[in-house]
Amino acid sequence: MKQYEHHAIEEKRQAIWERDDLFRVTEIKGKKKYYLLEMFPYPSGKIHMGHVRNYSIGDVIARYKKMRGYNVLHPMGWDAFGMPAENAAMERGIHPAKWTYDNIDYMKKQLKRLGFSYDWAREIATCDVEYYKWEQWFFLKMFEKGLVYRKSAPVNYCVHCQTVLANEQVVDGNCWRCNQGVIQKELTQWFFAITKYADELYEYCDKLTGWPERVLNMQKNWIGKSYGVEVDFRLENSGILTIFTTRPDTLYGVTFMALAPEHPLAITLAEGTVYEKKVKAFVEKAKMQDRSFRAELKGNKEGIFTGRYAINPLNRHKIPIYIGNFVLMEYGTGAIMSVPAHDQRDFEFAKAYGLPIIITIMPKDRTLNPDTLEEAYEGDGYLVNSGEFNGLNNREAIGKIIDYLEAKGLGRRKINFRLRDWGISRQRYWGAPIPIIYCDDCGIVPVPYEDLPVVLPLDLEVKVVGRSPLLDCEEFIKVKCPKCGGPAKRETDTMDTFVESSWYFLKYTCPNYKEGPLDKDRVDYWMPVDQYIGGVEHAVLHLLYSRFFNRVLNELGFVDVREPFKNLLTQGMVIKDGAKMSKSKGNVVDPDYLIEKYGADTTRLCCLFAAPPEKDLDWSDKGVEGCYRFLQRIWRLATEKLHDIKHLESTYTLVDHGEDCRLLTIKLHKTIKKVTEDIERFHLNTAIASIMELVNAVYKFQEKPRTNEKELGLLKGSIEVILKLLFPFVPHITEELWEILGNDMALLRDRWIDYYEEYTIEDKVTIAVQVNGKLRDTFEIERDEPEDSVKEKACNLEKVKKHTEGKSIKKVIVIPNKLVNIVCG
RNA sequence: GCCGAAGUGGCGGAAUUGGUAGACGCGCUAGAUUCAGGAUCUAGUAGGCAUUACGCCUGUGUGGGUUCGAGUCCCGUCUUCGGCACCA
Repeated sequence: MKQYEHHAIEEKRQAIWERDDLFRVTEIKGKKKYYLLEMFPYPSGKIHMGHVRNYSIGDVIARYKKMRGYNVLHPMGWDAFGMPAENAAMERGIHPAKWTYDNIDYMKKQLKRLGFSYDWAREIATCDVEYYKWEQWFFLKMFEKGLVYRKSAPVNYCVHCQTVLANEQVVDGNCWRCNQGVIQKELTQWFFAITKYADELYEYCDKLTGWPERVLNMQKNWIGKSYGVEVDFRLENSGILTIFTTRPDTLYGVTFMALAPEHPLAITLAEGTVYEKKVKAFVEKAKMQDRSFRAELKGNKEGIFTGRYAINPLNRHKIPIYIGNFVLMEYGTGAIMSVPAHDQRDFEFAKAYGLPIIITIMPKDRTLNPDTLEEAYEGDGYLVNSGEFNGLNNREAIGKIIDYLEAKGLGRRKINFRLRDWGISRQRYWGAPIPIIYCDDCGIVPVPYEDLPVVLPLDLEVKVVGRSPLLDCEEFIKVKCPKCGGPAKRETDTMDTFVESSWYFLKYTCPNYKEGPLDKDRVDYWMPVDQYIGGVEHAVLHLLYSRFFNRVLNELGFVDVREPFKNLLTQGMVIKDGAKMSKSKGNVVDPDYLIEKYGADTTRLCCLFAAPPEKDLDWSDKGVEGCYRFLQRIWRLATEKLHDIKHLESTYTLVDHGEDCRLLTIKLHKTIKKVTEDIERFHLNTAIASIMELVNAVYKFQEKPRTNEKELGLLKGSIEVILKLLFPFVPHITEELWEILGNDMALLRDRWIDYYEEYTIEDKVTIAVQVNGKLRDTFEIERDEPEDSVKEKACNLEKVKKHTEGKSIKKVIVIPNKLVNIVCG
């Protein structure tokens, strides 16, 4: 008997798939479609186990859905612009383009060796000018619509990467890519107006029922919607100071105001007072501190009195105005009212600066004393010291006070978001050029559509660390102003690579379309993505940007759906020895090594069996051995009795030919049912486990010497069922064995196997018998035996009697075909 | 601090609606086969007490509760992980 030779088999099957162009997919009107998408990789060199896991999960679903009769779009491409290409260029003297395309070649080979069913005819590389020119086109459209704008603002800047980062790309004050410190820098940058969609992006979270709660929570958290009111405080002399608060119920307890150092009034207020000099110095100092530094100050807030006062609109109290380094200019109005009695942060500031504390909310169960208060009371209660609102429950008071303010013209309802606009300028070379020209006379001039693409010159050398060679490329920079024809300069910043990944899923539907950015018919045939699979690390990055971008393209008329991803599965990380795989920790498992030693099928199987997809997978070398053993077991099972069964007709329904045939038939149908249901709900590990159980049962069945053709036909049928069920997981070995058994390949690939409900029901069932909830015995009955006789049988069991002896039976609970519980005492 | 997820054998993990906890795999133990190793096959494997047989007790982080019955539902609590964090 031939051994299981994974190398030969996998090469052979892959060659056949390629020859027959098996994964090619076209739009077939009237056929139900299924768009399965896995997050495309950055071509960093080699694929890692995280990719293998992600794409193995995807391939199971893709192949399964195809077998269920769907027209399945399953594409793959490359997120090909980005920093590492420049770093590699610097380190090794290779051009970023060459480095990138070499990596793509290598990684594509790896993905093919793993046998994933991608339609490679739809492959996209985002650094391809045919791709990014349409991105530039979208940029221009967005510019026209006012969704792109340029402003000078304090931005996150990674000194190491020498570029600006979006808020989403700063993780714990560090750069998401190099993990080094991020500073604040005032720069003029391009922004996408994602905040225009903040409310919709937030509210639609509740409609994304196919997304994990976790991701939706993270997005909601990030967008940060809060309901409140803007209140106008008249300044003592003249002018108005507007603040935002979510707690108007504490308005009577305001004892000071605080402005952000960047607030326009910060310096002007103090002018002419004795505090002027000190205030100026304070503001200067605070402006120097970057965001992360200020965040660390927490319990150590600093502020300074401006010498001016505002008037509380409700009780006319004179309120001193401070400048506080803890007040954020970007949120609300950059100014706050402070209520030390009911806000811990205000409380600490008041204590430090000797400011009064006024209680306005009294809890029901105790009395607060402002002189002995040790921390702010942030709970609920009834209003005191609050004029006509005294006695009201504070939650009710919120609405009443807002109504009052609005009626008197002192304030208005307001919703604020924490989300900021998306800064997309990157001072880098390896990215899509921003299609903008600066003219001394005409100002900012968008590149005319007919002049697109703005091609990234490839004949440049990355010489100096962190300096984009575009800055030194005269041919690129020097340009005639499209408006006046005079001398002008090109924008040298490129776009954030997250812009590319915000619409690649649309381009997959029509990658070769040339007449415009997207072919709407094909986009609408495939969209939305039915199932998206990827890592949770993109929860507030790519997944938020894409939702924004898809909305913009929806409004531009390129796609009918508003939300791009209907269902989302976030797979867990692959870890080893308790840590994420990384070179520095030396716990990396190389997919190439696994494919070489055990084969693609084993590698895939192992990723799918060791843990459910959404959980972290703890890699175990022993686990691979186990999976390899399992496949060898399948191989032996199918080939050992080959001569006895090959010529026979197979069956998987043999219920009237002896007990063990009947039992095996039932096992077969139960397993088909279980595997089908498990794949549908992504319990891939338990799907595999139940196939393993079936394999064990078939082994037992074939151990007995058999000559009867019906029985051998059932053996053959059982093996075929196993191959069918396993095909989406391990396509190579199953196809090979299918062929060895002499079958038509289409029968394996083209249709999933159906089970018969009547064969999933066993006619004998085991009843568990409990006494007072404790299991005492089990016994077998015919399915659906009358309750009374089951009850009687249960009560008369020896082991049961032992526990009921001398006690009175109070109640007997019967759960049909399952359990009897005898309650006695 | 706020939001969220998760705690089950030596390990990875099972247990759709409350109904026999520990499926499947790894590891381990014993036996068969083998010159030996490996591979394969068979049996066993939650812990404890018994081992004369049948057993008996305890067990899903922890303390309560609901229920005939709780890993599953409710309340409290501890731990771990993830996200946000001076957001007014």
